[in-house]
Amino acid sequence: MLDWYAGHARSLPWRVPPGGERPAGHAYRVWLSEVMLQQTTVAAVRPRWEAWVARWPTVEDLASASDEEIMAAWAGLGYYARARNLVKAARAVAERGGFPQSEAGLRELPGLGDYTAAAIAAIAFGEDAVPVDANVERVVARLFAVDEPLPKARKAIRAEAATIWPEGRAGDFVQAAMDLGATICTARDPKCLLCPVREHCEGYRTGEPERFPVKPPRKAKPERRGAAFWIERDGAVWLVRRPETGMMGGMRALPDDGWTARVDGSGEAPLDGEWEDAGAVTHTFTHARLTLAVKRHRGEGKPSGDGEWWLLDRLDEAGLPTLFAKAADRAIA
DNA sequence: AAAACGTGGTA
DNA sequence: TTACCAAGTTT
Repeated sequence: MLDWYAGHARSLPWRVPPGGERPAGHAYRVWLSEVMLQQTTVAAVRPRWEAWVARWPTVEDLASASDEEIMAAWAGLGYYARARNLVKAARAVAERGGFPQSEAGLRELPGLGDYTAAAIAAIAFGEDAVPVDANVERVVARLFAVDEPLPKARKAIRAEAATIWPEGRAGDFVQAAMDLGATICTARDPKCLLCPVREHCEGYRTGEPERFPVKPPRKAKPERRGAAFWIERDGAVWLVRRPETGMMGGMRALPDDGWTARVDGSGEAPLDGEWEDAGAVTHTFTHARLTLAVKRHRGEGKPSGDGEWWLLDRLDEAGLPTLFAKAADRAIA
């Protein structure tokens, strides 16, 4: 694996080449990449990571930024709890004068679970940690032909992973396993003929490596309906901030009718008067599918409650989550 | 322990 | 179009 990695490592902006020296501030860059990459593809992360480190080159810079700026900068990346935790973690790190250097210390920071703490410990600090992400999980499940279905199999997979982890090379090894998982040992249509560890792979021997890891069937997504309200006056639109908890918590948004993933909206508008029908947008979340009607108001009156008039010329800077960016496009069209 | 939590890409 | 998948964490 390590030999293969030396010749096949992907070139990624947050990564030090195999065997390379770690520069000062590396932990910040690795941490940011790991958090952005949680349930998110490399293709989506790469440009956002570049822009982020250009704007906030160090963890201290990030700790000094406002919540509002940071949440807006995360817009479109999804799983917004990551951004809320990122702010808290950055401030905790700046306060204590640097990142904790151990897996256990890192695990205490908000937003760092078992995987991410282990990954940073291994990649940024050279600790002998065993980070098990979806790639490692898949590679190991195939190597050992683990028949037990997820998530029950996690314990066994973690234990098998530990048996093949090389001492002193955990950082390179986990990155090798992730590159192997991303390019060769892929979820669908694995390229076993190119695999450097094929001879050791029990899954390959079964003839059906793609069967591993065994996954349970998914549940159906509920269909939800709701409405969002576009209130426009003199080249500005009324935006609100969503509550800290729940979907898209802490993000700027259009006012809505109270829909959630569990319940349809009331249809009730935040303002009396004439509402135009601006059509609808559909959006699929992890756990629900939403059809959002967009209603437009260009009359008189100010909506009740907190909010702000946002200039339409600068709407792209508002940091709207994708759902509301779609709704805005619909309202403007 | 199961469910909540976004989004974009691919087949 | 539907279904699945992607460097998971929190409650």
